[in-house]
Amino acid sequence: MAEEAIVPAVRKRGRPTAAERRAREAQILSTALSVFLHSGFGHATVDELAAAAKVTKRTIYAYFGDKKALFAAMVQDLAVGVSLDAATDHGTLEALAANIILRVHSDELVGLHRLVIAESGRFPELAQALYTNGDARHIARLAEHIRAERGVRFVPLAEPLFSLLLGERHRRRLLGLTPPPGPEEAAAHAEWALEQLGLGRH
Amino acid sequence: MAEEAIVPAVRKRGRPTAAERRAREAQILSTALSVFLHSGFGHATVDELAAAAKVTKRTIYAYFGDKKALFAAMVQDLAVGVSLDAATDHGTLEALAANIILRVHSDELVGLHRLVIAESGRFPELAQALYTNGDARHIARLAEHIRAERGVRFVPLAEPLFSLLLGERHRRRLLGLTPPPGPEEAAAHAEWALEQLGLGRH
DNA sequence: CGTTAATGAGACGATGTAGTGTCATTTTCA
DNA sequence: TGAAAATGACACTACATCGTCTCATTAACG
Repeated sequence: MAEEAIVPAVRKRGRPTAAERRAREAQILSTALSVFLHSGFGHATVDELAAAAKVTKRTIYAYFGDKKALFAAMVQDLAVGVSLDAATDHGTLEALAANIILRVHSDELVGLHRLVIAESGRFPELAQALYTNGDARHIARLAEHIRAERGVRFVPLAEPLFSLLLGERHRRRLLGLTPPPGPEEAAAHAEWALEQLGLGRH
Repeated sequence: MAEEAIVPAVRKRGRPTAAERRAREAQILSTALSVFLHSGFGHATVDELAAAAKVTKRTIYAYFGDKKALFAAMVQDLAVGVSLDAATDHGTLEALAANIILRVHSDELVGLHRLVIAESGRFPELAQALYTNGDARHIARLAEHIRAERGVRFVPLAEPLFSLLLGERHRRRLLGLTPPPGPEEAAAHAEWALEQLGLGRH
C-alpha cells in the first residue's frame, strides 16, 4: 500500500548508513506485504519481491535469509501495526462498531486473513499472532465501550456483537464474492447489530 | 478420507467398461480432495494426485485436461455433496442449529473453505459455488425451520442466527487455532445463540 | 587515504514439477 | 476374431524459480 517510506527510496550502490539500512529493511517489509497479498505466498516470486522493493535478490537474502523468513518477518512486523488505530478511542459504541466493520473489510486485513488462512498449516504461529492482534483486540475494545456506555452486565455481549458485525457479509468478502461496505452501510449495519442484541440506544 | 470407492480399486491395463471408467473418475475426484486438503493447490503435485488415486498421470490428463481443471471438477463435484444431509430435516430448530455447527466445523468443510479462500483470486467461480451450496443452503434451512416452529415474522433472524452459530469459534477454527466442538458443546452453543436472538424455546 | 562492507547487475546451477511422447499390454466392441 | 480404445510404465522436455556466485562500484570507516 504505502509505496513511499519516510526516507526516500534507496537505490544506489555502496555501503549504506545505519539509517539507510533500516529504511531499506522497512521498505522491503512494506512492499513484501502488498506482493504477498496480491500473489499469495506460493505464487509470489523472490524476483517479484525484490523488484517491488527496488532492491536486488542479493539484498533480500542478505537481510532475511530466505523467502519463508521474509514472510514470517513481515507478518510479525505487521502484527504490531495492524491493531486498531487509536483514533476511534473517544467515539461512541455505535461509532466504534461502524469503524470495526470498515476495518475488517479493508483490503489489508482481508488479504492478511486470506494469506494466513491459506498458510495456517505451514505457519501456525502467524495465525495466533494475527488473531491476537486483530479480532481479539477488536472484541476487547467493544467490551470496554459496552461497559462504559451500557453497563458491566452487557460486557459478555461483546463477542456475539463482533460476530454480528462481521456476519455473512464478511464471510462473502473473504471468499471474494462481495466488495467492502461504504461508511453509511457500515453505520447502518452497526446500528442493526446493536439492536439485535438489545444494545441499541433507547 | 474415503480411500475405498464403491467399486473395488481399478488397477489394470486395457480398455475399461463404462462403469469402471465412472468408478475411476469418482476415485480420482475423491482422493484429489484429500490430497488438496492436505497440501493445498500449489503444493500438491500431479504425481501425488495420481499415486493417491492409484492411477497414472496419463489417465488424469486424459480425464480432466490439466491440474486446474481437476481442481475445479473436484470442487464442483463436492459442492453438490456438501449440502446438509437430509437426515436433519425432521428435527427441531435446536437440533438443526447444533447440526449445522458440527457440519461447518468438519475437517471437510473447513478444509474446503481454506482452499477456496486461498485460491479465490484464481478461481472466483468456485467461491460462488461453495457459498451457494454451503452457507446459503444452511441459512435457507434455518429460515424454513424458524418459520415452521417460531412464526414467519422471525424469518429475518435466520442470517444473524447463522452468524452467531459460527461465531468466533469458527473464525479461530479457520485459522487453525481451535479444534472442532463436540456434540454437547455444539448443542449448548446452539441454545445460547437462539437465546441471544429471542428465539429460545420458552 | 586506503581498506572493506554493502550493494547492483545479472548470470548461473540446482531443483521441482507440469505436461507430453512412446511403447507394450490388456480388454472392449463390432 | 480382429481392430481400436484405454491404460500402465516411465523417460523426457520445457519451464519456472529458489538461492548462489562473480564482478564491478560506491561509500562508510579507521
